[in-house]
Amino acid sequence: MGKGKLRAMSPAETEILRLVWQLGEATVQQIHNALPANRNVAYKTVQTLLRRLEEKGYLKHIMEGKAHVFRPAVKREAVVKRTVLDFVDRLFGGDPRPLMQFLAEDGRIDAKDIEELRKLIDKS
Amino acid sequence: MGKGKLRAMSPAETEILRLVWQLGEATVQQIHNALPANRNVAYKTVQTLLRRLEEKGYLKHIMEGKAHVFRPAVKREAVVKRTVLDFVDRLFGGDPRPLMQFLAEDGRIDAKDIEELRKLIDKS
DNA sequence: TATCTCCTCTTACAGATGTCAGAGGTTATT
DNA sequence: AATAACCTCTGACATCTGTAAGAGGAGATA
Repeated sequence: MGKGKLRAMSPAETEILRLVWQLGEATVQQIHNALPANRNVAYKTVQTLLRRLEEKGYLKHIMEGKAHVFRPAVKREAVVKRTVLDFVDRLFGGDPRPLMQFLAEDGRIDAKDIEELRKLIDKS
Repeated sequence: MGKGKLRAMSPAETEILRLVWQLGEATVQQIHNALPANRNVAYKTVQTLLRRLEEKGYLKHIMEGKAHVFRPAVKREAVVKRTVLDFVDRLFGGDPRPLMQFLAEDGRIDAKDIEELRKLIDKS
């Protein structure tokens, strides 16, 4: 079924794709506005990144009025999975525990988050 | 104190750096051998990646016999921190919970791991 | 000593990335 | 109608990346 070997996204592209997921669908403008304030990048740049994401197969677009509206073309779950596993492989040799550990030690996740996780796991 | 704005490592470089951390110190040969079997890459390529990591400031080397022995030049903790946070920012907008959730749902971490995490957090 | 065997040092090179700019169309304003 | 405001479509371009090859030195071996 076309397991769809998409070319990997670059870091800059990843951020843009995340915003499309978050907004559901979006124009160049909307993505440009949605970028974190510290991220200073031109409209044209966003346009290029969206185009490349489409070339790579992550997005598709329709014309709406005079602007393109971009939407995801592949399931977020699948992309996240591939991306996270690749990341964990490279930085931790495939073992996710040092990652979790870092997040916990650095105060990125707290007891409540852990509780949620436990529930999630118990469910299976 | 030179907070050391190192240029980011590329994915391929990241994997190599991880192996240096893992081995403590290593020659090109050792890294080459330590690479996962599925990762098929020439000795020369490993050499290039190690050199680039050194140029970027992540490694230093000494001559031992006729070969270079590479060692980390910056603290692993610091590099991991920067790398993980950047990753979480780009893919999840800074919220690490979807990441943990993915790892749990995908069976990458189990109840025991969660327990460890809880202990880790309780300690603080 | 001639030749392998390892290594380093230098160089290559196509394709990916990050960042845009210019040309030119369409709609809203003067 | 002329102008401004938005957009897309193409093209640029310096770097960075992934992946190595070639030249040449030093120690081991035939």
